[in-house]
Amino acid sequence: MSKEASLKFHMNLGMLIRSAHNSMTERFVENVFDSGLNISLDQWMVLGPIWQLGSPSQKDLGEICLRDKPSITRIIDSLEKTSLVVRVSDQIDHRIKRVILTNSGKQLFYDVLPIMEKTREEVRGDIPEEEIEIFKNVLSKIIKNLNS
Amino acid sequence: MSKEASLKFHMNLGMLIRSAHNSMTERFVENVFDSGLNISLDQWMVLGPIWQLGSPSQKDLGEICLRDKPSITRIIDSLEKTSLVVRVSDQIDHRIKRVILTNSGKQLFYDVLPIMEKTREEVRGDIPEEEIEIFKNVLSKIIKNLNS
DNA sequence: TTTTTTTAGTTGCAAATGCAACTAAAAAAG
DNA sequence: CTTTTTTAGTTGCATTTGCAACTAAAAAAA
Repeated sequence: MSKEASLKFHMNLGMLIRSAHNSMTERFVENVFDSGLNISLDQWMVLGPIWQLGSPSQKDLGEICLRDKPSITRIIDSLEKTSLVVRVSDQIDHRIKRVILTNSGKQLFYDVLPIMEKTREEVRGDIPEEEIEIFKNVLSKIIKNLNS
Repeated sequence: MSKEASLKFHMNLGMLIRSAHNSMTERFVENVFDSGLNISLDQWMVLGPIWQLGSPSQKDLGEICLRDKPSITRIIDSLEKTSLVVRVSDQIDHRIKRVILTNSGKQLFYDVLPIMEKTREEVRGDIPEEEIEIFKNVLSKIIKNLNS
């Protein structure tokens, strides 16, 4: 059975979503590798929000990235081990650890940004902007449907 | 930060897709559990195509389910261990193993079908049919963009 | 105040996944 | 034919994940 045929056959949402996600991850990793940089997709997905927010708590990151607590802990662990971020205890609430980019973290962020953009373009191809909008919208609705 | 706010904030496709996939999986598992049945989403995603195709090879299943070979091997292992399927060597090409549902496999398929339907309805909620169509279409296009 | 509950984050363990190396059989090349 | 290449499926290993249990601190209740 050809790849074309298989795509048409009995395609349920779950399979499609899983496969799209896998392909996107794979492509990002390839593009990063080709650029001689060293960061995983998980790390990148957390690095961006840290850059945007300045010094988010790990809880903030979990909510923004839609990941559970242990995942965030481990991703921050890996970012800290490679000196891309540091953890700083919140002055007021000592339960909270704020995550801050180091200079090399910022540098890597800037280096990876164009790779992310390239990947995004490859993912989108010539899919019309309005279809992408509907697509993102449906994803958000699905997430909302299942969390209420 | 509230869940609402987080959804609006810098939501890239990767995060959304991952989260939607996780939520769907979780809901399916809950619904199956509530029904007192015992099957994982991975197993179900393979069981369906086996039912439809009769006696597919593992390669067929991999292409239809968009999973790699080791995944299929292991899922079939688990289905065989619980006596839901059997592996039969192809009479002509001895490399090929055909996968066949047992009676209890068929029974489980029929039992899970309404649960899958319920899950599908919960996932879709009141998202209009044409948006779902565009959604599936965009997913297929993304997969195609990245595999060519 | 003291006690209880909630919240933020971490850790350990079992299960899932991805990758590369492997076996066995069929097809293609010489 | 014999050798080489390709194909179907399996296995081992390192990494990731998901879950539940845990610590420590803050907030709420008593």
